[in-house]
Amino acid sequence: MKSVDQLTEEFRANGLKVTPQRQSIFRALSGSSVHPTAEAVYALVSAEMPTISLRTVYQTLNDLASMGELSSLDIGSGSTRFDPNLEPHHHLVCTSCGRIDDVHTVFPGVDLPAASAAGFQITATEIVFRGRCADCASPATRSQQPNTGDTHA
Amino acid sequence: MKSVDQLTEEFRANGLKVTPQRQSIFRALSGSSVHPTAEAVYALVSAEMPTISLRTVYQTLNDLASMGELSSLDIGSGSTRFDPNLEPHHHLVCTSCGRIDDVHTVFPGVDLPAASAAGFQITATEIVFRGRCADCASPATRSQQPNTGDTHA
DNA sequence: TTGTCGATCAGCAAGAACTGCCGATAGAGT
DNA sequence: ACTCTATCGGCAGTTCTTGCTGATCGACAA
Repeated sequence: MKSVDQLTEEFRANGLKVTPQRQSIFRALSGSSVHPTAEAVYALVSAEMPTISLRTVYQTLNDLASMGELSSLDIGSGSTRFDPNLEPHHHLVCTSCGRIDDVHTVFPGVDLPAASAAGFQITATEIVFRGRCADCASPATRSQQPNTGDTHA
Repeated sequence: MKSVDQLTEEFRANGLKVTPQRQSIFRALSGSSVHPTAEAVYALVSAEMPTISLRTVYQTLNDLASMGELSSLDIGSGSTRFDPNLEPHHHLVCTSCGRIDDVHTVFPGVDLPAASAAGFQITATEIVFRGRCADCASPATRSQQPNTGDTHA
């Protein structure tokens, strides 16, 4: 995703103010390529700004998403995850702990023949690989509980 | 999906009773290859059995899913959809009206290189094509509202 | 520097989708 | 015929997300 400075510019250009809360959310997102839930972002930001409300986090996340600086994923885990990675890519989801990895492999063959498209105008192709991640698949007893969004990508 | 008779056998084999409610749900599902929500199944079954409870529909749908006679889809539309089609296939989702079509095309190239799998043991690969269906894309003003589960597949 | 208007806050509630609980009754299968 | 399961109504709880309100804070422009 873009840098904090770029996001600052972009918010101003859209007439949105760049508040400390929003800056903190920007930093939380631009750090690494995770796929946090809103709650996870809230937890991160709360550490340095304890009075921020969950409401504000949702608000800013949605602002970012509608500006196209973020995409939201729904991979069936109940809660929406936010993906700061703007490049086209796919996902690898652990069915056991909920961890999500990015897959940057390009699959050239995945185009729908016109015959199958039935008049659809396709705008996006998402591939989700599901399985068990190394931690969950290993015999050693590790974290088997669904985590809360800090996916190690 | 299997025939109503086969499902009846299978339920009995699992020690589950074949009640009129369940039979009606079987019929509602085995008709065509739609991807109904639980509410949609409820609506269908209610037509011929007005006293059935939504609770029972969820129950039976989950029974079928855990017996592997049905798979549940979460395409980010809020509610779970149930897919009676057991063959491996992919989906075409209209971002405008929520319609879901099946895609039976096989994509041979879609295997994740070991390098990208990061220790994941992949058990399923789902491809979702998103776009606008013919009805929603056409200039003529048609149904633009999200429908309730009666996807024409 | 000052003023304005947007952002944030707390806190509560609603909404959707789904599941749990209960006692009572109907009915499937043996 | 009998037993045990399924279903019923009906309500409440859960989780995730958004709406509302009025007051205050502060970013940004004049």
